Amino acid sequence: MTKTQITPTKLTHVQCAECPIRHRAVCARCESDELDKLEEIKYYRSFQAGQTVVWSGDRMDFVASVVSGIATLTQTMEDGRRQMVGLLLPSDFVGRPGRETAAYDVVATTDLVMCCFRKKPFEDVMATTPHVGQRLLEMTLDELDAAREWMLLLGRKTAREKIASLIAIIARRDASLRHEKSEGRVIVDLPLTREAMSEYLGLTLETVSRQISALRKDGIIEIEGKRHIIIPDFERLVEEAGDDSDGGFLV
Amino acid sequence: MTKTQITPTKLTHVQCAECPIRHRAVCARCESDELDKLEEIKYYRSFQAGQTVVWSGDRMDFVASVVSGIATLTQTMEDGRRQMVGLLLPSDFVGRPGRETAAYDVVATTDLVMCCFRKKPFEDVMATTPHVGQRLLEMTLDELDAAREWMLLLGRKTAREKIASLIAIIARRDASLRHEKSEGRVIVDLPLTREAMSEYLGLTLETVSRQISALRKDGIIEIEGKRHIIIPDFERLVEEAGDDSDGGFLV
DNA sequence: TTTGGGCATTGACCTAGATCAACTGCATGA
DNA sequence: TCATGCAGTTGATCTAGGTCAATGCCCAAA
Repeated sequence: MTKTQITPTKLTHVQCAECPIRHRAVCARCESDELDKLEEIKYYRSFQAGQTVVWSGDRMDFVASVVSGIATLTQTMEDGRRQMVGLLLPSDFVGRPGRETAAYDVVATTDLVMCCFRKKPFEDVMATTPHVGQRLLEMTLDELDAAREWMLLLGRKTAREKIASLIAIIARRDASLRHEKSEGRVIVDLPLTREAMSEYLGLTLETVSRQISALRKDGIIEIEGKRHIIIPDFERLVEEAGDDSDGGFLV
Repeated sequence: MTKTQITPTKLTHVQCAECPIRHRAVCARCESDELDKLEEIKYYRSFQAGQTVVWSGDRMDFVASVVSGIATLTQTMEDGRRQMVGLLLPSDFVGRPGRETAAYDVVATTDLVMCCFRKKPFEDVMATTPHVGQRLLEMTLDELDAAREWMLLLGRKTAREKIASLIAIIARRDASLRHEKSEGRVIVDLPLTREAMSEYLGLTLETVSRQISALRKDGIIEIEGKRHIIIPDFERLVEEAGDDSDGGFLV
């Protein structure tokens, strides 16, 4: 199991964190002159934890890729109810070619660095180099699958299943968060506060806290400090999550 | 009433129901030889109400467009809990270029006719005609937006708001369902059973039934028979839905 | 070394929606 | 004509998770 971390794919993934079309082992397909075009139009932006990158409805004239830190996509109702609809870890892409405005808030939940591309020139690159668009389509389809898995979670899972799912997903999602993995033992640092978790899961923060305590009492997880979680048996956690599929690529 | 249906956009929409890249007023961009390529590889399939078009996890070697009838995309857990994650009305597209297997069940909820394209040749067309891919990317981004709006509904809205949202969305979605519209008065035939609605909304069918009754008692809607709904004041319904945005394009 | 503020936990209680169950109204078909 | 059966409604009751409130913990600023 540990093996996966040092496969070429993972390496590629990590190496390419700054460029959206180099994501997830797509490098091999890129030719240097195409990359050059992207190099020319890219720039970096930093945000502090808590800062809002873009507000829902605002003009968003760039697409971007997370270099470091965590960002979230959040929907808000007038009365303040909030639902997180996306979680962006390093190397994840955000942006909507062909769209004027953002459809939801993009918030930095930790200090954040993004690699941005002004939208117009990026769209030009897309138009002239088909596989950039294809790659983007693939990524969007991935996100759509993830969103739909998440709909199952929001609509049908119990609070306990939701928490177990979230921990499992975060453990699976990003190599940098998975500190150890052997014999099913996994260690994760949650990158989210209890409140952020509750916004993600459609729960209150009290329920999140209670269910985490319950999973701890039942020996499914161990906790050190607030955020550092040891999963003694990953399979057992996955059972608690009630997952049908292996949840390969949630969010 | 019928007026909206004969605007150029609408006509395009309707005329193009059988071809995925002609959807939603995109025809203007298509050149005839590209369409010819698609003509060659297309074929039709019919399904009876209740039939499953594809099972989650099964091989899905085509992409398709709904010609008539209603299909739904549904996630299922081992213990039978079900969550609908997509609703396909005529002219909607389903399929995942670049994917081997279906990520969820596709079910015909009414008698259904689909216009299918074998996946491999369709992908070839995509590879050679960039704007087909671009169009598909746009559509996928629309779906993603819709899925994320839906996540807000599932995670944060009350039962009453969910029902009001669903009715509003169906009323907005498809011209063929909107029989009359003047002074905010709208008539809709729900294309779903109470059970299907409950699967969509993350509720039980009893709660759906109760909330529909409640909306009727409060004069938000009127009902004839089981499915025929009159909305005397569409704005009031939208208020009940708690929608922040104008909900332009929800699933 | 206090003080204050942000996170998290835990308890007591309450309510929206689930569950279980009875019943209606219609259509289908023997 | 009467069964059968499906879709929908409504009632009575139960409970998972929400709400409100108190408390603990840690760190950073005074």
